Amino acid sequence: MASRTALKKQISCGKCPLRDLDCFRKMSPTEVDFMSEFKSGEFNAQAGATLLVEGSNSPHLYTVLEGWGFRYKSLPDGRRQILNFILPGDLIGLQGSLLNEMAHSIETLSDMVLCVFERDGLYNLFKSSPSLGYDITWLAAREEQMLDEHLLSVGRRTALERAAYLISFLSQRARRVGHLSEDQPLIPFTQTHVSDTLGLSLVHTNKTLKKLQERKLIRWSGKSCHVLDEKKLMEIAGWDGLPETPRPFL
Amino acid sequence: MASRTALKKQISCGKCPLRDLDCFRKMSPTEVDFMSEFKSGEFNAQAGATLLVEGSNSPHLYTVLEGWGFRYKSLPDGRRQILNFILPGDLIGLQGSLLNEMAHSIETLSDMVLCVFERDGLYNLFKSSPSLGYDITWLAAREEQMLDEHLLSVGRRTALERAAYLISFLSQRARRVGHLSEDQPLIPFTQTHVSDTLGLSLVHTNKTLKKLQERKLIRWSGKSCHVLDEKKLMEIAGWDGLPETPRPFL
DNA sequence: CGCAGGATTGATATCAATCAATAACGGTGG
DNA sequence: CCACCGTTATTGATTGATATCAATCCTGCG
Repeated sequence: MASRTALKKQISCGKCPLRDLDCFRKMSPTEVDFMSEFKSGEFNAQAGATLLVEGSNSPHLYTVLEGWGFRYKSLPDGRRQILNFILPGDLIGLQGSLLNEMAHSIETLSDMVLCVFERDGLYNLFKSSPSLGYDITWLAAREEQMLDEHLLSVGRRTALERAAYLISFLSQRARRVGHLSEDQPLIPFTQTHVSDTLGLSLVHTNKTLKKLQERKLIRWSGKSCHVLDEKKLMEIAGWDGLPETPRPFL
Repeated sequence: MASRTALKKQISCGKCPLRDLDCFRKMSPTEVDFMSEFKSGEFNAQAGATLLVEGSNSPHLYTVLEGWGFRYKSLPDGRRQILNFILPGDLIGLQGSLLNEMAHSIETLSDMVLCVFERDGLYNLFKSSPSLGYDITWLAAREEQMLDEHLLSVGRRTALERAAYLISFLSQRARRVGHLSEDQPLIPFTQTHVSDTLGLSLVHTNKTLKKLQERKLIRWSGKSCHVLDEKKLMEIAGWDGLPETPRPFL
C-alpha cells in the first residue's frame, strides 16, 4: 500500500538536491520558479506499492525524486511484461495525461519519493514555458529510445545477452543518479522481475544469471544484484551504453 | 535509392487531403498557417529506400503523407529488430531532433511522400505555438504506447499470438488512414519483415503465418498480406485494439 | 521453531532455430 | 516466347534453446 504522508510542498524546487547532479541539465531561475508553482506536493510510497493502474485515469503526473520502480503491462491471462524501470529524474504518468488513459501500470521496488503535478496544468506549462514543454518532449523521446533498445533486446538477443544488457543498463542509469552508492548493492528486485523484463521463464532466468555469476560479472545476494563488471556485461550484450548528454529534469 | 524530386512546398498544409480524415484532430487556422510556414518541402522516396540511418544526425523532421515504412535497430552482428511501422500522419525523426542522434534507422516499404521540416525550427515551434508543441508531445506519447504493446508482444505472447497481434495492429492503423482501400491488399512487406518484427526466425514465421492462413484469418499473396478477419486476430492476440481518440496531425 | 517468499536444481517436454531443399514468381535478356 | 536468375515462400528433418514440472534449499521474520 502506498502511504500518503503529506501532499504539500516539502522542498522548493530550487533546493532540490537532484538538480545538482551532472546528468541533469541546469534550469533557469524562471523555469525553477515555474516548476515550484506547478508542483502540487510530494508523495511517499512504500516498496511494493502500485502507483498507477492500467486503464485508470490519474489526475497526476510525477517526477521521481528517490527510489526504484517499474512500468509493466499484462495479458488477459496474467502473463506480465516489464517495460522499463523508473529511477530518479524520470517523469511518469505522461501517457495518462496526454492520451487520457494509462495503458500500463506502475509499481515501486523500493520506498519512493515523488514530486506531484496536476495533469490539468500541463497544457498551461506548454503555454507559459516553451522550454519546459520542449523538455517534456525530450524526456518522452528518451523513453522511446530506451524502449527501442529493450525491444531489440527481447526480440533479438539471446538469454545471456539480454540479461547482460539489462543489468548493465540499470547499473549505468542508477550510477548516474547516485543510486549505486557504496552501502547500497544494486537493484532491489527479484529474479521474477528480471524474468518478466527479459521475456524469459523464471527458471531459465535463474540459470542465465548463474552463468553471469560464474563469470564473476555479477553477484546475486538476497533480493538484489551487485554489478561486478559493467564493461564486460556491455560487451556481451553488444550494447554501447547510454548517451552522455545531460537530460532535462523537471 | 531515395529520389529527391523537389524540395519545395507542393501542397499547402491547409489543403492537405489527410487533414480531413476522422482519425485526425482538426487544426485551427492559425496552427495551419504556422505549419505551412514550418514546412520546408516535400520528399518523395522510392520503395526500399533508407530514409535515416542509425548514428546519423539528420537536419530534418518529417510527417508522412503517404506510403509505408518501418523503423529498426540492429545488433553488431546484423541481427535486426523492427521497432514499429510508419504510416501516414506519423512524425518521424523526432528522436534525432531532440536527442541529437538517431538510435534507429528508417526504411520505406512502398513509395512514400513525406512532408519536410527543419529540425532547427522545432524549438521555435514550441515557442510560437504551444498547442503544436503539445501535439508533438502527444505523438511521442502515442509512439511510446505502441512500443509498450510491441514489447509485451515480443516478450510474452506466443508466436501465433504475436503474428495475430501484428497483423491486426497494422490492419487497424492502415484502415484509419485509408491505406486499406479495395484495390490495395494490405501491407507491402515480406515474411522477413514479419519475422524481424516478431523476433522469430523466418522459417518459424512462415509456419506461423501458414496457421493463420489455414484458419482463414489472413491470406498471403505475393509480397503482401490480406486481412480476412481482424476481430478474430485480435481475439487470438488478446489485444483490445487502438484507442479511438483522434490524434494530432502536423 | 516454523513459515513464506525467493533462489536453485535436475529431469523432461515444447517451442522455435537451424539446415537443407524445393517451389513459385517476377523480371531480364536473347 | 522462352530460358535463366534472384528473391521470396514453403517444407521436412534435426538440433538447440527455453519452458515446464517438481523438488529442495535458503534466509529473514514472527
